[in-house]
Amino acid sequence: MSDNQEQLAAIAVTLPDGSVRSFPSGTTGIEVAQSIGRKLAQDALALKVNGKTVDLGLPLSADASIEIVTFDSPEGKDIFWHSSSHIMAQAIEELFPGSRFGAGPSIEQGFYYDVASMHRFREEDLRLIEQKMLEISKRDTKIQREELSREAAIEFFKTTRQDPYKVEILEETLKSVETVSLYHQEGFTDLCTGPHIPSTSKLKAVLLTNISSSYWRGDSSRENMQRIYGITFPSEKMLKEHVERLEEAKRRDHRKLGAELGLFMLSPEVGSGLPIWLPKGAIIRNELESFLKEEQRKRGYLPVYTPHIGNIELYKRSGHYPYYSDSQFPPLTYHDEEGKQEQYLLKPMNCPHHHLIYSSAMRSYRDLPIRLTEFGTVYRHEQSGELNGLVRARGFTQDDSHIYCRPDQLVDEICSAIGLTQFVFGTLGFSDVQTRLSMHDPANQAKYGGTAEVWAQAEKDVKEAADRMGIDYFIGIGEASFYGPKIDFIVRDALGRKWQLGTVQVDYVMPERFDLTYIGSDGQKHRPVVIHRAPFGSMERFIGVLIEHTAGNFPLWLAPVQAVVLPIAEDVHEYAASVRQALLDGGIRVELDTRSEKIGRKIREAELSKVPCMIIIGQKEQESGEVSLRRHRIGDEGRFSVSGLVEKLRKEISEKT
RNA sequence: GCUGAUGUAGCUCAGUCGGUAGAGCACUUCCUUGGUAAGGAAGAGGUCAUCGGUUCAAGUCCGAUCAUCAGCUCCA
Repeated sequence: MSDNQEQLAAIAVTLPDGSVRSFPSGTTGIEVAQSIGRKLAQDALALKVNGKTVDLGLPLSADASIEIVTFDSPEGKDIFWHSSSHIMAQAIEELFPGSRFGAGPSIEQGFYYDVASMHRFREEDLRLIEQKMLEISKRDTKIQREELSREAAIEFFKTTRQDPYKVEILEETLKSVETVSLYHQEGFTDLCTGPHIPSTSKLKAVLLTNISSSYWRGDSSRENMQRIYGITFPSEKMLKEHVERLEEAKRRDHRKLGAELGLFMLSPEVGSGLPIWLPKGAIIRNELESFLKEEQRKRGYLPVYTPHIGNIELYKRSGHYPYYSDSQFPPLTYHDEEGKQEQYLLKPMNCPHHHLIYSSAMRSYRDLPIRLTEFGTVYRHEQSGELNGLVRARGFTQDDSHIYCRPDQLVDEICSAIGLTQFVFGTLGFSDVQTRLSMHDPANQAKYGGTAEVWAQAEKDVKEAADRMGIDYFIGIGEASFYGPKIDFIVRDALGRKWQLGTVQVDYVMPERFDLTYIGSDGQKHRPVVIHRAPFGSMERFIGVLIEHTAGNFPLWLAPVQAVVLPIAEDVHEYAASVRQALLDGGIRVELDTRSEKIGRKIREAELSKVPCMIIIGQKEQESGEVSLRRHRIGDEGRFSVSGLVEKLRKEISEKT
């Protein structure tokens, strides 16, 4: 086809608003954007043609529905940050010649690039690299795509670029691909499917955040690389907003708030990863435990208690010991007078104890389901670098239950466990919850117990229950536990990191290992199925995430101090004390502030300590026998009679709003 | 566990070239008795994470350990 013919042919381009425009064939994305508006052309980063993102410079040769991709969309951010990682690599190459590049993707909040370099990167280097990136942006370098055969690309990276990492990707990951694409920007070239932003000049603001190490291809037996993280924006203002968001997240950090509000502490004298609940934190935990106990009582759960340690044989039998011996505290070894040795494990999970309770009596099919429940404290020796306040600890308490049921009851029981978890999350205001069906990885059979048939059945049951409950889930291959698939409820913390809280797990393996049985209607022995479930997951982790979620502004029913009585002057102290007593009698956690400070000061301090209700008392209140209520973060709510206030607060507490 | 960073008063942080430790807030006492986010004054508060080394002299330089932070890896 000659150029001339191309010019003559017209194509119909459908825009997102449904309008159709005609363009000569060969029109590029940027030209379409320019025809719509100057601002859009300026913001345009890439083009989406029939749902597929492509470079802005790609000529359109057929009718298509298109969309101009800008930074506002998730695809736009992805492309922008991916391109930024290339620009960072170019900057690093210019500053530190000889550096080689591994993987450099965009991530949820920015990008990183894994670098192999003789130079050991330091904090100061990041500032230099940032400057260089902005300099490259000012050069307004065009980013150009080139397609070529895999062989030619291998040759290019072997000779011109001398980059063994890209060669390895081409020879292994891409071995069945014939044509690959390269992106050139001045002297720097990267292997990449793209698309990319048209020019380095789109990048206006850059912040390189940290340096860490990674393994080439995520394999701990391969070489270490230096991973540099960063984030970039098409304007300075957006970077500023991003930094402000980070600072806000820092203020919400449960480790910071936990110390400020006196909720919990960690001490090297006790041991790292072993949180200690302070009185105020213990109130929150206690309220949550009481709440769940009550819900479970309504749902037919039977509370039990089991010891904190167990004979190691128990865990060998369950299979936990061989599967997870590296993440357990070493066994306690005990020798009796005759030299006989016994070993005990700090319990890493509660299930084996519960299974023994099940099998301590003969069970009839009429008895099932049996739902044993316990707030069971477990100890796991997590790697030191993993520890993180309450959300990743070495000693923590699971709201653990094991439901023993007949196969015909299983899906119903999974559904009701999901229902309970949803109720708990709903009550605590977690709306942004992701649900993952955690399935096994068939390629890694050694990681799991049980037969293929059992796994197929269990995964089918889990999926059926999730579908019946109308859950919007995604599948996580390889995320199952060794004994069965799970439904995991995942919530983000203030910094956007994801944590698994609630979980519902199906288990056909333990009933075999512990030879659990019930007598069926046919008079024969049958195998029950076990469901492991924990709506909170771990009290520590849940409360850690809850602190960040609420920024320490707990709902009234959970607040460690629900109200503080603030007398304005000494002449009303006596009345204030009687108000405090009335609130105490009403079951409200209340304090009285009789310091000789001005009311403004008392209010400020109550606000900062996030007490939900301030009860302000002066002459006027004393004369009328009333109180003034001021709400945390809201302000004055007017006067109430003492009994009316108690009533109001009690109602709010019982409704858990 | 790995890579990097950090560790000074209860908290947030200064501390220059190595020369006997500083601020604000909080705390204690006194004055002040007030109306919805900081009244005033004075005082007390430190084995500079721990251990070792270099030096006439170490918060400061070097090493180890512990803890914390970010990420990696792992995660019942």
